[in-house]
Amino acid sequence: MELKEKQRKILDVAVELFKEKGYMGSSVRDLATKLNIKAASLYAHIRSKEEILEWICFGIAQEFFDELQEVKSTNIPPKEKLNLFIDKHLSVVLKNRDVTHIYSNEWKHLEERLPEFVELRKNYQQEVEDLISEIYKAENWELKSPAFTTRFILHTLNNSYFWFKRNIESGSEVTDEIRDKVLFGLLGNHKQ
Amino acid sequence: MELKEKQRKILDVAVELFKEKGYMGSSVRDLATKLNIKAASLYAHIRSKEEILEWICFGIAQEFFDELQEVKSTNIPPKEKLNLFIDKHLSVVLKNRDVTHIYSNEWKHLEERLPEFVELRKNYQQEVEDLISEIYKAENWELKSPAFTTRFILHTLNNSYFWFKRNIESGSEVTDEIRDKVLFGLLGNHKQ
DNA sequence: CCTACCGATCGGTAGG
DNA sequence: CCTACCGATCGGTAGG
Repeated sequence: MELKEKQRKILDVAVELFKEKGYMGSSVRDLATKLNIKAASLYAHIRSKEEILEWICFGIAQEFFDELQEVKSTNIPPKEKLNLFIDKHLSVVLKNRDVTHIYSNEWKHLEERLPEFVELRKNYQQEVEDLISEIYKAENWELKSPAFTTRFILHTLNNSYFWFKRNIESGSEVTDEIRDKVLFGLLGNHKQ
Repeated sequence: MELKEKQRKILDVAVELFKEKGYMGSSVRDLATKLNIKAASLYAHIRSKEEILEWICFGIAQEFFDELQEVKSTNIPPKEKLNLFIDKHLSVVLKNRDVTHIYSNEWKHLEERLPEFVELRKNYQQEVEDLISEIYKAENWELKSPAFTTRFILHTLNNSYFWFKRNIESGSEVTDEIRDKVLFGLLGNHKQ
């Protein structure tokens, strides 16, 4: 998936548009207007509207995969591994807020490559679940429902940008606060 | 907002449809087909497609408000109040999964009553924030960012149905697991 | 509840 | 990159 310069520009503008109006609420005419061209001219650069959604969903999915491989191949104690995964995942999410939002909420409008996407995401969740299980096992923690816990972690991280207002500090302060909430919840800090 | 029997039926079928295809991805013809009538016949019961979305968004918003008032007017210790709020809110969410999903993700497609909805939700969040602040203060807990914490709680509760598979047990086991995660996070149980 | 129909807009193609 | 245009579908109305 190598994008040419113009395609990247289209992608960037589309991300903004899809975030604001949703994929189904955005027309190719809306997109073209934002790019100061006519709708028909878009088709010199894209096969279809859906292709842009594919760029978004599969692109960020790849980033999540790469980041996971890095974490898995690092040789550190299990508990630090959980921290590293959260930090790295959060970093990708916070650098790609709008893309992550579309990945999370608009994937169902993929058609041609929908089965492929669902399979990809299933594999990713399984790999994260393996990592989590491994960590819990090494730490001798009880893991009631690995799948449940995995979904909780991923969903919480993927939607963390939601808790901020418009003007967001991208600093590590934010990451710390989120990691704290995920790991220790509301009362964890106070040791109940 | 008193709905007639037929309107309730339309609402129920629309909730299913909007959940599956999204509001913008659902046509009034899709909806009519599911109801075994013609699209034009719908308009004997509804003013517009948007009105159905209004029923969904404002209806569940009202339930959230009612539940919050109940919690506020109950005379119990602060910590139990937090628990009660989580339980009650979760109970409304789990009884109205699809409606909550639409409320959370499709509200932006309201047009006529969009400003009213945004205002309503802002007020609700403020009231929850007041409750949280009061509880933290009474318990002498540190509350770094009340708004942040409030959004974390609401978002986590509103999306809790996400962590389950298709076949969901509606028992209190689920509620317990979620409250545990929200209050204590991943590691809270282990007291780190 | 239906048939018949409206103007507007949709994603996309042809041809330059 | 444009103009010109396509068939399909959109939300909705008229009139019964």
